[in-house]
Amino acid sequence: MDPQAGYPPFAVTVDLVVLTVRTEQLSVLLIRRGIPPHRGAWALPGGFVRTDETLAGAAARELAEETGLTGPVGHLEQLATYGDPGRDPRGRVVTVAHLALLPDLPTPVAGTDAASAEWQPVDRVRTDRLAFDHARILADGVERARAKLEYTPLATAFCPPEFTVAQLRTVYETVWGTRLDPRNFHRKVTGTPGFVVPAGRATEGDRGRPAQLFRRGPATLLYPPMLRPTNP
Amino acid sequence: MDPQAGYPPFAVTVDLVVLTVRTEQLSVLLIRRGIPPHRGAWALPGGFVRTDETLAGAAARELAEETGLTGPVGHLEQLATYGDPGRDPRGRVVTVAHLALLPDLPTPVAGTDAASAEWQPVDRVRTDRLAFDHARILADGVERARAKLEYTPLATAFCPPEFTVAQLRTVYETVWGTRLDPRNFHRKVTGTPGFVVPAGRATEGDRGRPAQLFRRGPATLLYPPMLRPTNP
DNA sequence: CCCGTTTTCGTCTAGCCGACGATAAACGTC
DNA sequence: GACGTTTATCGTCGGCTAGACGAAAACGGG
Repeated sequence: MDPQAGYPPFAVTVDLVVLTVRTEQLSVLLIRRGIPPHRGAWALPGGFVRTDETLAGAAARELAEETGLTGPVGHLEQLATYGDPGRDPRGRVVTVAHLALLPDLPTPVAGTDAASAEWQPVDRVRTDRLAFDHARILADGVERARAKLEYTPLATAFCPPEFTVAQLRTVYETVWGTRLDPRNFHRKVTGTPGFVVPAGRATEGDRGRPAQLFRRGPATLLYPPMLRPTNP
Repeated sequence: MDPQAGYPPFAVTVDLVVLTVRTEQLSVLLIRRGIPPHRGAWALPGGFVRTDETLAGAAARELAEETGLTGPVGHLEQLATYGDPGRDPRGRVVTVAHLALLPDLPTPVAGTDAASAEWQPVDRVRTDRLAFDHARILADGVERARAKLEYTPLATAFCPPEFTVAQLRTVYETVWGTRLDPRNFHRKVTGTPGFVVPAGRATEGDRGRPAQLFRRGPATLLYPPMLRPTNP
């Protein structure tokens, strides 16, 4: 793809909106940039796509580099692509943003880059100080996650392999910022076919009645959907 | 963005899935390629993104070139990005696919390119003969359109500025491939706040009782959504 | 053993959805 | 102009679901 052929050359990157639920807050993984441009500013993790790599492969590689995750844990999907001229002072850079949903990992975020990385609650991020157009990408990712909880079983991606209904409810409450009735939530979750399947075991040692453990079910779409409460 | 800097060079294109409802069928705009690669094969309209052009701008420009449309008619949104190595024999090409929904235009498709263009019903497209990975892009676009009719007022994008409830129902029936009860549909559409607003006038000259004309309402999301009937 | 906590199961009611009857308002034909 | 046809619009009815909430079950701690 020679520029002389009349096709303007672009650089292509992947950026990641990595979300998790920890300490009762929806949080995003941010890194502090160690090199220009925007040196010292917070930014979404990401990097350039290599020559013989798929976009999803590049996103998975970046995710593994930033979190140390190897296996197929959590969820990763393409979010949207951003390519306004001038969004990167280095030249014409198009970024394919991806959205990752992960359980609360005990693994500390060990960035292989020299830059430091940390979880920040999404409603406390200084969006006006994020590098590039990452504030918009973050907003789009959070909105996508909120919407997808309604009609897909993706809330389970925020949970460990085995989880209780209460843990799942906490995910919904945290991501949506609302309170849900435990009894109605329990009925909906266990009544939606394919959402969760019983693991057979139960919790022990916690306060209150032990809770049944579940695993993610085979469903890919929820019928009926989990609707967030309307405002009035 | 010099390749010597370590950033592999890409070409970036936009491809369009242009859908309309005509002759009771959901149809897509396809062009016959006049130049290699895939010369003579059917393909989605598209082209290279220029150096100082946004992605949405490039998509709008291509749409205007292929359909002759100038003003803000119909709907245009980003669909997804496809960039597998090897998807284009010319080199590493990443394409940002867009989805366009248009009313049935009396305007004949006057391609400014030398290639011929025509509307083809989506369920009669020979997907195995589509150029590049356009079969998958087309499938993704159709599925996105079908899903978005449920919870957004985007069905109005398939209609002229003023339309009847029956025309809107035909859109749903055509895109989903189902039959809907005219009475229940009428109740849902007129009962969903912001979906449609009366235009004050009515049709005349058609068979049967004249129908009230409506315009697209201000709503951007439908509460409650229009659910497609479940299979049983 | 009593109590607080949490899970899980039922109950009740308002509202929505699908099925369908009934009425309104045009047209074409005779 | 009466009449059948066609289409739009309004109502009604029964089942289902969601939200509000009571109650029982199953733990740990004093």
